[in-house]
Parts: sequence; C-alpha cells; structure tokens
Amino acid sequence: MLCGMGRSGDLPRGLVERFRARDDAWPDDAGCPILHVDMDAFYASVEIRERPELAERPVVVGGVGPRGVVSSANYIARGFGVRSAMPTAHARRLCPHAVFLPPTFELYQEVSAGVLAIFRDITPLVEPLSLDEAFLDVAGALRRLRATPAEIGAQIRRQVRAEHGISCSVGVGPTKFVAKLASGLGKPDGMLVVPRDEVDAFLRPLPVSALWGVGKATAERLAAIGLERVADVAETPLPRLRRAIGTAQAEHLHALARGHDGRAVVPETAEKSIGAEETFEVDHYDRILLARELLRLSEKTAASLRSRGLSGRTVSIKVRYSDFTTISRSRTLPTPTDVTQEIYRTAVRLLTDHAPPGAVRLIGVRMEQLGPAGQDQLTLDAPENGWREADQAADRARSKYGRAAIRPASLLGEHPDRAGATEPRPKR
DNA sequence: TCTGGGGTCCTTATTCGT
DNA sequence: TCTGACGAATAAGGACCC
Repeated sequence: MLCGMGRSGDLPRGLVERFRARDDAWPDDAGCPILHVDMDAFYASVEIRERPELAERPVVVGGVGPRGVVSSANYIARGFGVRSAMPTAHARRLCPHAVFLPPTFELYQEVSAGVLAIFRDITPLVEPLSLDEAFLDVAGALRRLRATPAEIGAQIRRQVRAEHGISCSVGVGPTKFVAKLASGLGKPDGMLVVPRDEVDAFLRPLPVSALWGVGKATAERLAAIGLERVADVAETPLPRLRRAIGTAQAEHLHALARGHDGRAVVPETAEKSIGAEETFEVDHYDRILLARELLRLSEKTAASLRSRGLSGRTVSIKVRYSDFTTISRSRTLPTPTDVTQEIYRTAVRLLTDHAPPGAVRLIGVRMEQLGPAGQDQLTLDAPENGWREADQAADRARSKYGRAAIRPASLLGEHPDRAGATEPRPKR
C-alpha cells in the first residue's frame, strides 16, 4: 500500500516535476488512454475520515497483536519512518505517539465500491487491482465525454475527494506499466502525465526495483551482473538477462524496461484460488489444536467458495515453522467440492501425513483449480450430500443470525474470530 | 526490524499415459 | 516387447504484489 517510496528512489527531482499536472496544465496526453488511480494511504485515510480529530496525528493501520505488521500509515507517520509491511512493534518504537488501529475491512470495501462506481460511470473498462487501486482504459470514452485522458483524471480526483473525503493519485500514460509508475511517483494527492514519446526519458533513470515484478531477490540478482537502472536492463541482451533471472521474467522485464507493455485493461478475471490462513500469537506444537484450527480455516474457505458459487479440486495446506521456513502440501480430489467437511478431512490428512517437526507459527488452507459449483457434485448417494445440505443450512443461519450462530461442535466455546488463536480457552 | 493475509505467477521435479 | 520422447497433470517451493 505504501511501497511507492523506495521505488522512486534517488530519482532526479526535476524528472518527476516535468510530468506533473498542476493548475489544469499538463504534458501532452494524446495517445495516453490508460489511467491508474491509487488511493493515498487508503486504510489510514478512511479511518481519519471517520474520525477527523485524528487528521493532524500520525495514524498507523495494521495488526495490533505482538506479530502484527503495518498495512497503511498516513504521511505524518511516514515522516517518522513508518512503512507498510513493517512489524507494528517496530513502528511503535519509531513513532510511539502514533494512533494504532486494527483494520476494518468492511468499511474499506464500502468506500472502494463507491470509488469504483465513479470509475464505471466513465468507462466499463475498469480493472481493480485491490481495494485501493484500479486501471481504466478511457480510449473509448473520450468522445462521449468530450475530454482528454488527463481531464478525466483531474475530474476523478475531484469527485473522489468530494464524494468520499479521501485523496487519490492518478497516473496517465500509454500503457498500464507507465500509468502505474506515474501514479506512484505523483503521490500523494497528485497526477503525472507521461507523453507517449517521453516514455524512455521517464523510465530509464528509475532503479530496477521500479520494474513490476522486481523485488528484493531479483534486484540483488540484477545488481550482481551490474544492472541498477531501468536503462541498464533495457540495454542488456536478452540471453544474458535470461541466464541471470530465468526466461519468463527476463522477457517480461526486458519488454517493460523498453516501454513495451501490451497488456489490456481487463474488467473481470476469474479467481484462481481462495483460502484462509492465520499466524498464532505464540507458536504451537499441539496437533489437536492445529487440527481444530484447520477446521476453522476450512470452514471459512468453504463458506467463501459457496458465497461465490465456486468449488475447487485441489486442497492445499501451508505450515510455517518458528524459524519461518514454510512448507505446503496439496492433494487433488477426484471431483470438485465446496463442502467444509471434505476440505477439512483432506487438510487434516495432509497435516498428519506430513507431521510438522517443530513449533508452528502459521497454518493455512487454500483451494485451487476453481470452477463453477454444481457440476459433478450432485452424484446421488455421494456421502458428502448430507454435508452439503448442512453447510447450506448453516450459511443461511449465519446470514440471518450472525457468524456465531452455527459452529462445528469442536469449535464450541471459542470466540468465532479467535478460535484457537492464542489464549487458553475457557474450559467447559 | 523479525517479519500479516489475501492472492498471482513462475520454475522445477515427478508421474503417468501414449 | 522394450525404450525413448513428449505432453499433461500434479506437487512443492519461492518471488512478488497490495
């Protein structure tokens, strides 16, 4: 959410300013149909909007437990060095007087839906990347709106602020990649327009970490062969790049570095996997407790599948040990399922077949190979039919009476959100 | 500093059928 | 019948993104 900072790096200051839109004046936006809109410090901004008295204070949103990390921090908190993905404990040391808040996703989802509605009024070609950012292709909307891409970007910024009380940044460019970089460098509360024929001048001075898909590991490998800027990558022969980082990534980065990015803005993409995982506040050895946690996570995953009308064929579990090494084990079922009990049984078998050697800090369940539910599941007499009906009845009860209404027997006595997480549970 | 939770995509190895 | 080549599916791990 706030990763833009390290990426802009030691960019020559003037370079960004050259592309900045201000006072209804900006560089040539002909041939720049792609907009990337990114909310500024989204979670923190929404929380501040709800509580205006926080506006002048450092605000950090994230996990507040001993193992929480920062999801979002307003710019005052960033001034103290607080960054996203940083352990909350570290953020507290850097900025003890900040207000620390747990995230309230329902609220962010609401605001996000409202902002997306603004985008969809402009064009149906809206591709959300997460709750707080989206691509728009406005090529087809220009004539109808009698506006240029940058005018549309400016309008969006005004409208988001007026209707939702938060600021956003916009990047306008000929491709998705350029638009995304531009919005990041325009932050906070700004707009950058990168003309088609200035893409090279814009990209070449950036550090390689600005390239989409280059994180710590890849940046190190590139540095090892002497590549530090986007220009270096653009000028490196492909075979050399392939040897350093592998075929697919080499070709992808080489293209991006030269300003080539043919990816279209795609409104709807099918989900590939759905799952749930949890990090314990303290590590656990207890197999029974781990199994109980798997049941809770299977239930969550299955309910999520059912609410989307999907089922999955591959059940996969993930276990992270206290030393942070992480394993995954998976099994593909003969037919797809969205039934809690089936997912749980498979998950537990995976866990016991590969009994964890040590203390566990995280456990998770995920379903893959998703498809529309209802195919292959209605085999008469299949043992899971009874379970399906039970699941559906439970879904209905939960939507009527709340999540605590219906729980598997082995989760009784636990708080619905925190079953098995940490504290010893009350004995009954 | 001591590392969340939701995902996507890629690479490599293995197995199985033709 | 044996063997190898090949592709598809499966499994595991890792990097990366927000």
